[in-house]
Formats: sequence, C-alpha cells, structure tokens
Amino acid sequence: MLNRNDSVPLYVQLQNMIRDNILSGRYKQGETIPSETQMMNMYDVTRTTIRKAISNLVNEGLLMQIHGKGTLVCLREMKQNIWNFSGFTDSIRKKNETPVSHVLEKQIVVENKTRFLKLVRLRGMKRETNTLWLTIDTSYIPLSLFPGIDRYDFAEQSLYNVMNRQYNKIPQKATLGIYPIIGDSRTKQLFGYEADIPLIMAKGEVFDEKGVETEKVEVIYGPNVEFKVATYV
Amino acid sequence: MLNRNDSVPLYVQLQNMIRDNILSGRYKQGETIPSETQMMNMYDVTRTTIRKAISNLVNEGLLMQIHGKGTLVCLREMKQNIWNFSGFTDSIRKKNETPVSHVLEKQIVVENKTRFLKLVRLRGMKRETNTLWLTIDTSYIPLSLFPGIDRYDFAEQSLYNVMNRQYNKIPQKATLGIYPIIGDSRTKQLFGYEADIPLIMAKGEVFDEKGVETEKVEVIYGPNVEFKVATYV
DNA sequence: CAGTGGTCTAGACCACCAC
DNA sequence: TGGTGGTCTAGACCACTGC
Repeated sequence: MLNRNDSVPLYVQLQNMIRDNILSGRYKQGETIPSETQMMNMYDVTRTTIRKAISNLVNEGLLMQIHGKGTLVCLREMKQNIWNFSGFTDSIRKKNETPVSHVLEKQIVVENKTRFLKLVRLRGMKRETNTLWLTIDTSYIPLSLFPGIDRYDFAEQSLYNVMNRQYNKIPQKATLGIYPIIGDSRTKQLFGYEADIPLIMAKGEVFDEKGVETEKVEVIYGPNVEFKVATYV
Repeated sequence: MLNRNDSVPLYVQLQNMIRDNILSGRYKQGETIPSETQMMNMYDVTRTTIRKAISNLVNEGLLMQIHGKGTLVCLREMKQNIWNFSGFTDSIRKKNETPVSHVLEKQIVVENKTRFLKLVRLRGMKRETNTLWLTIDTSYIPLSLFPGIDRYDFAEQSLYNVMNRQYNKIPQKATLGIYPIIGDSRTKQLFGYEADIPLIMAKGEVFDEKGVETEKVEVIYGPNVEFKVATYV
C-alpha cells in the first residue's frame, strides 16, 4: 500500500506498484489496467497523482492510453535496447542463457573531488564448451549515492540488482553517444579476435526515475553483438 | 498569445511558443527561462498547464529543471537523435542552417516482385564557403504505397514532406540495426577523407502511425556526425 | 529570508468509445 | 448513455537554492 510518510512521492510509489503488476504478469499484456477513477478509490489519491504515475509508465513504454477505451499494457517484447541499461543479466536470462561477468578492475577513484567506484567488467554468456564474450563495460558509480557499494562482488550479482534492492534506485533513462572505434590490443585479446575490424562503443550517463545521475558508463560491444535500436519520432 | 477557442490544447500552444523562443535564441542556452509563477501571469493559465508544457519540453531535451534555481535551456548540441527519421531537413533548419541534398541515384528497382523507388542521397548543410556533408542515405520506398513518388525531385523538397503532404503518411517509428563499418572508397570520396577510420551505419525499417512499413533505409554517418541516443529502460 | 520548482488536493467540463 | 481518458482551474504545503 501507499505510505504517505515515506519521502518517496506517492506517484513514484504508485508507479513502482503498477510496474510490478505489469512485469509480474498480474496486469496482462494487451489488457486494460484499472481505470483512473477505480485507482483513485483503490489508493485514495487524486486523479492527478494517478495520471502522473501512468504518464511516466507510458514514457517508459510499459503502458499506452487510448481515449475512451482505457489504459493498456504494452510490453514491447525485448526490443533489446542497449542491454547494459535494461540490465544485462536479466536480458541474457530471458534468452535462457547463463550470464557471465569477469571483474577486470574494481577500485575507488576520485574525479572533481567526488569519489566513484570504477568497475570494469568483461561480460558474456556461457556456452557448452566456451564462453561467448559480448561487452566490456566500464562504470563509474558515485559513492555518495551508493555508500559501501564497493563491498559487493559483481561477479556474483548484477550491479542493477544491488542498486535496486540495496539502495532502492532503479535506472530509468540513459543518454548515450554512440561511436565507432577500432579495438586496441587489449580489446582484441579480451574478445579473442585479431583483425582490425571496427566496433561500436556507447558512452553516456544513466539516470534514475528522479533524474539523478546514477552511473557513467562506457560499453564496448564485441564483434558478436548486434546492436538494435527502436526510435519513436 | 494563447487562444482558448483553438482546439489545440493550451499546454501544446504554450509548449510551441516556448520551443520557438528557445530555437530562435530569445531564451538563451544555459540561461533560465521565466519562472513558473511568472509564466502564470504572462499567459494567464494555472501552474498545472505551465508545468505540463515545460515537462514535455524537458522530455524533448530542450529544457532542464533544477529545484530551487529555475528552468534552464539545455540545447544539447547535436542530440539530434537519428535524424533521418525525425526528418533531416527540419532538424537542420532548426539549427538555422541550410540543408543540402544531392541525389546520387534514383531509379525503380524490383525486389520480391515488389517495385521500389531506390533513392540514394548525399546530405549535409551549407556553410559560407563549403558544404559539410553528413550522411549518405539509401532509401527503398514501395511504389504500391506511394504511387508516382518517383516524379518528385528530392533535391528540392524533403522526402518526408512529400510523404506527409502528398500521401498523408507520417513516419512514426523506426527499428534499426547499428553497425560499425570501414568506409569504402566511394564513401571516403563523398565525405572527403582518406584514412581508414570507422563509421556508423544504421540500417532498418521505418513505419507510419498504423505500423505500415513505409521505407527501408540505410544511412552512413560521416565522420562529422555525433550519434546520440536517449533510451528509457 | 524570498523565490524557485516538487508534490498533491478536489473539484470541473469536454471528447471519445462502446453499448 | 455511462465510462474512459484529456484538459484545466485554484488553491495548498513542502524542499531546495541563493543571498
């Protein structure tokens, strides 16, 4: 239920509850969720608050509103966005594959008087006989937002799981620059290729639902990755 | 001024006025725009309406709000998503630059028993002394959906303008694969560079608002283009 | 401290959809 | 016709920023 004494705004609490209902399947793909009026009664808040929550979920792409009909669940199937941001681990799991992470580097660095956890991971998925490496991720996580996050072992659990469960921050939006690069010798060695083929690198910032920057990232996508985007004009 | 009898909602009218003020430079990059309270008096609407307009512009990436300080203009340089799809011509015009298109190839081709107009264009913007070339676009447009579209001269008018005005079809969504490539000799010659630097290519399909595929495209982005994406998880 | 944006209430009227 | 979302009003209180 909603907690009015919580510092988390009602519409965010509501938003998370509705999102849970969608992702867990209680609100089913293609069907309508309770109407705004019904939710007003269910949660005892005004329509403005309901609409703010729904509006954010529409922006997230989970819901869709049709005038006169209702609010529909529209779980776009796996538009396999830029995975690092929708959670690498989950996206691999959904393909029924086993995700693997190697932590290459993990240390505290200082930049502009701010302390960050620098985390470099080689990530991929396990195959019968070998591992298919997919990305090299470099993350900078501000310790002020995630105190003590350097204690966790990210070979064992996913970064976003920890952020979500331990710190209650959910990555929501990312702005990225996309650049073509020629891999250097370390990159070639990690991915296991030799020719001078071009790769994709994405570099940018990740924000939570309040617009707070939670992470700076740089991802190099290996030669086995297909990079897909869906845009709405 | 705002027109209450217009069928266009007040917040949309407001939104357009503010956007104009930003793009025309009356509201300057990095500076604050009038506060919400001031705008309430300026336009004689409630704060809710102001906030709805601002909120949309924040989502567009033109504004940014900071609690306690104000609402700032943040014209991200060249955020210009995947321009080909939001309309190359318009996006260049909004920067107060002059768009230029060279038609390199225009012919009717048949594939899978379907007739397409194949259109290859070199696109860029005009500078004082020279032209800065930005992309090489290859489009395949089904003639069944756009009968007679091969008659138009796309050096003079934009493809999306013609689709919109003459055929009443508005491109809405695109699904793209993004690939790194090494430009071939023709590419190098067109963009005017020589080294073996990697470039970005985007390849995919464009759909109208009903989900009908209106175009297949392949865009090669030149070395002067920064490729930015914003994703919501 | 005054001014800003952030959240929320309790209404109102309208346009659209299905029956 | 009743229910849905779309727009808008006129307030309220709070948290953050800068002086």
